[in-house]
Amino acid sequence: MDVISTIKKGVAKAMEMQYQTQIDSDTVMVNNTKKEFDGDYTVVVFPFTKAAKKGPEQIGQELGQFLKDNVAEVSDFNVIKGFLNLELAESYWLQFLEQLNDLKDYGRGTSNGKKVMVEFSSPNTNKPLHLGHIRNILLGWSCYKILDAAGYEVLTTQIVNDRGLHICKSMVAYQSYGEGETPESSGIKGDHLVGKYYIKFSSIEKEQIAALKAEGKDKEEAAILKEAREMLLKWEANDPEVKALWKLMNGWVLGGFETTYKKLGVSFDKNYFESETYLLGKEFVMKGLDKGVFYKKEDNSVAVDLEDVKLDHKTLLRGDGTSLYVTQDMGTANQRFEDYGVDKMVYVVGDEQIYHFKVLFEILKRLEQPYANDLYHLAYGMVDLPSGKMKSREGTVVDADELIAEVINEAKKNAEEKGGLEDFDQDQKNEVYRKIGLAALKYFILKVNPQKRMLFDPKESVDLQGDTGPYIQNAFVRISSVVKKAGTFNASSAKEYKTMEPSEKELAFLLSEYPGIIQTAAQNYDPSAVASYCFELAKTFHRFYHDVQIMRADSEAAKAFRILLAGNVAKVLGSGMDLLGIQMPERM
RNA sequence: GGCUGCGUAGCUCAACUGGAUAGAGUACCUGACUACGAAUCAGGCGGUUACAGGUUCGACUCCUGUCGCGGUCACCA
Repeated sequence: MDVISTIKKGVAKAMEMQYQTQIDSDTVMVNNTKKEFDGDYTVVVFPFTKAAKKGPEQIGQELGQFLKDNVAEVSDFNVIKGFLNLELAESYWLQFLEQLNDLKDYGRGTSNGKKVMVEFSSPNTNKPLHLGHIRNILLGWSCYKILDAAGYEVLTTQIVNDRGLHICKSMVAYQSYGEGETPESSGIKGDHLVGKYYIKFSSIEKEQIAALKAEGKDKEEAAILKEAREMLLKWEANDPEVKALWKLMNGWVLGGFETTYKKLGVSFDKNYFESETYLLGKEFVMKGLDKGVFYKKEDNSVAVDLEDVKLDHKTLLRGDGTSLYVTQDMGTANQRFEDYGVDKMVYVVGDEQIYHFKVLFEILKRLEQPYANDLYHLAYGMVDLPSGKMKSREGTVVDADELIAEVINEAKKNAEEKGGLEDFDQDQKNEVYRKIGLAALKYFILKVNPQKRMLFDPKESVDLQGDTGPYIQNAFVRISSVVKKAGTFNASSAKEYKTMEPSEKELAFLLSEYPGIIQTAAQNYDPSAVASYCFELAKTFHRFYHDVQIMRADSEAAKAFRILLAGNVAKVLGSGMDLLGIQMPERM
């Protein structure tokens, strides 16, 4: 049992013994004591004033005394304005740190036997990935890592949007202007090559629309757009020529995506392709009709009435029997359940689709699907640039591959200026630059609460100082360096260390919080909680490092204790950053 | 317009889900390397938490209203 629950139970017991009042120990408020006060944990006593019929100050004193006398871990207390600050015994912290030395997977929750699928990225196969995808991908990956650490069995997936009019657009342009160009012949990465023709399509369409407007005609009349529409019809009719071109170009794009995913260090356990799943879900419509959950309109289309939950009416099947976005999502959700038997699904999708997912989840609930009560839409805010909103049509998108190359290059520039890696060969150096650059980028994005819209300043994203990924890496590297230099030492003498410095106790306290951080991050699907924790731990370590001597400590006991403590900090930093998909270098 | 989300230091973000004097980073100013890594540390400057009410021992957090900025309201995905 952790200390916090011990304290809560202690308080409940004290209330019973001293005031004859029954309270649920879960309702007791226990916070971390603020820095400016003495103590480790703080019990808020205001809520007890009514039951105890005494003032907060007096209750605090009486509760504190009881806890001090009856709870072994509590060594002292003080009461300030109705806040009972508890100090834990030195021996408690020393013991905690000692058992930490042998724990390998510290922080990981025990398996809860539940299987969850996390969907993220889910790109269109007509253009390369951009900054928006990067936020999505990093969030999805980190969520997977966090849920995994919290005790779930996790599967990652993406649904590749590889069919539809927008896909035909780049195909049409390529057919007319491609001249047989391939990624190999042009040296252009597959997704970028296809993207090039998507842009080509847009510019031609624009010209044609301008011409049509001059003649006073509708923009839907643009010849190239008509071509794309025809191609879509052929695609759906399984025209062999169109299918072959589609296969070829899709292959290029997917190959390009794979390269980018690899650079980011993410992978998927399962890919779903919309070209294969877009017909799924129709059976659901029949099921819903049978159950009376859906209704049929006069024109033969099928809809659902969600007005009672303020979601309006939603059409699920067109009059001609073809399906829609929601219908497809119903089908794929069920497919996942049939493929893997998942208990829970998380969708990492932008917040502009909040309404869509509310509708989807509501429908699945009404159809009484077994997984329907454990669906979560991790809605994240858009990424803004200092210049404003990203718009692919206006060419203000930040390309994923370019961005990755840029952050790594920036890390390289800084590292070369700083020096210190002269004994590394070029490959080793590049590996370090890669880790630093990616840490800067990933941390910059993940430290922001997902729900919030965020501003991406390219300049700040490559910063290496302050609240950044490299700052945390630096703490880790410092520890590696010290531990290495320390060589062999008598680890068992650490047990003789009795009086901790304030910064040592702070570190112990932070380390003890790690398992709880993982659990709340998992509950809230919030990597930023892990990010700020890592920063706090790194910062406290840097201060500790500055304040106390490790290798030249006063005693052998102090030296051993500090080396072990530093090692545990490194262990947790490495583990925490791994939850963000960030790797630690040994040197930097 | 209906529904919905957001508004915290010059800038980028926190605040343990209602708890103490609202904290970090950055920018700007100052100090600390011939001893374990200065990508570091210490100090200073910076706030009527958009505004106005309300709920209570206590509100950035909950309720009401106002202003400002997004998103969304398809038989598109």
